[in-house]
Amino acid sequence: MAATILLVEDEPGIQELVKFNLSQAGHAVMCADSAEQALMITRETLPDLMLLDWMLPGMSGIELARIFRTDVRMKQVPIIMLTARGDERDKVLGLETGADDYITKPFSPRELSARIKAVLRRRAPQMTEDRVEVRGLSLDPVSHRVIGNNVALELGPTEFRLLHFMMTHPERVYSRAQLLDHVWGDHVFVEERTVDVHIRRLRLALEVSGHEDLIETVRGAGYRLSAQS
Amino acid sequence: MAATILLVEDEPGIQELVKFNLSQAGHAVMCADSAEQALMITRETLPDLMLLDWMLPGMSGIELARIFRTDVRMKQVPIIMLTARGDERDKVLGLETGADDYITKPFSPRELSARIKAVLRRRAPQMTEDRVEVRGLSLDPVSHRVIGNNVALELGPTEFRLLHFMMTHPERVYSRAQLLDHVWGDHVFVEERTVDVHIRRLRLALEVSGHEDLIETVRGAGYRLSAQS
DNA sequence: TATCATATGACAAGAAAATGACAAGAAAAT
DNA sequence: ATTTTCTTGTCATTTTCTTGTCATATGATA
Repeated sequence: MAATILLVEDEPGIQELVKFNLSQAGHAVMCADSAEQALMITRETLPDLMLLDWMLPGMSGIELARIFRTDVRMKQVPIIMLTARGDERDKVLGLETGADDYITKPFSPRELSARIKAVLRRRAPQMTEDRVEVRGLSLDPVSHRVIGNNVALELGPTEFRLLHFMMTHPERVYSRAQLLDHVWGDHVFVEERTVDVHIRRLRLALEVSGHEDLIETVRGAGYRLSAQS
Repeated sequence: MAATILLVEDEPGIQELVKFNLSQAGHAVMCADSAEQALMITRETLPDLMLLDWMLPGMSGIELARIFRTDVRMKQVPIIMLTARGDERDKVLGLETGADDYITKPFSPRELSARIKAVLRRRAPQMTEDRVEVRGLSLDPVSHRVIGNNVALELGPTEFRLLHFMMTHPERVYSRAQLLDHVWGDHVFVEERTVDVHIRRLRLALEVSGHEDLIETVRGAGYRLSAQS
């Protein structure tokens, strides 16, 4: 659960403290002591989450949050507000600007990291939930099941993703590099030949219901899932 | 069928009336007289359902609904719109925004509670008092009993809730994070691995009647209750 | 045939899940 | 109020499953 966190806090003491705790928890921390600086930093690297103090010199935390929420690029960065105890009433009002959660100072490291975890956890992207079906082979992302001719097939996580991708993009050749990008993710360093191995594993799994010929090898180009019999 | 319901309604008379009826029906009611206040309340406790007046001072009901639907955390809270007498345009718009149902004022307490029940049944079946049965295992929320093949099973509170949730949402994989949100509650901070432990405890309890294989592990994805034999 | 691309089998490192044990806390009983 | 019994969340450990890579076999192509 290591994330890049942007901490916006003007008080040096608290900044240090929080920074220490977050680092301890394995996060990469970037610090800013003003909203303006936060914006600059954000231009460079988009954080996975922002911890934002309410009271800041210059532009207030609320204003910064509002800017974040209107900007396409930063719109989806979760924000946790840090508010001082006491004047919760006003501050809570500001939460409608789109903070995901808030913590009142003082807070324990434990609570902080728990909230961070909870907020991050909800931001997990979910893929399409539509069931795909090709030549008697059906894959259901919701139940995470693959059934070929009424036989349940067993495939590992990677094979599942691979099949899902190919079933949703049939009749089209994908090079190993493209498959790596789409199925593994584009910043993964993996040998291209590895794709071969997974294709084989996938075919092996599909053999149970006789769907192994669904995936065709296109020599010199890559692989293709063919819908025609 | 006790649910936590957030009522957003600016007119004091109606607010009181509805509040009374809902409490009568055994629900926990939270009231807000503006969209802004509703958002504040929601930060604290996520309701099981929101009753939302169309016309509100400040931010309108529609806008609030829209915010709910884009927020990861509130996305799944069912919304019932309260609209003044049947303007079809409103209805359509309301439903498009993601309301689950709408009621036109004036409405009878009877109708209100019927619709609430219907919506909950659809969106949050584990909130209802209906008995669930899967492959010879039956769970009755009313008597708080679980019986598998005529054998009474003993399970702790958390295991009971976990099983109830999974039985009302079969054939669907839930990640640990999702299970935490649905079974533990969304403001609870617990390690994801804890889910594993409770799944194990649940399986252990189900072993007595041989239903332990009902709960399947989907590696890399989460857990699933399988309805098929 | 010589060469290149793909298939296949094996394997070790690593990730994910299952399991057992434990202490703090809540609830119930006294 | 105190003791006893359960429940819960977390950790450390073990077990099981995945995955990327390599070496080698097989097959296509020129």
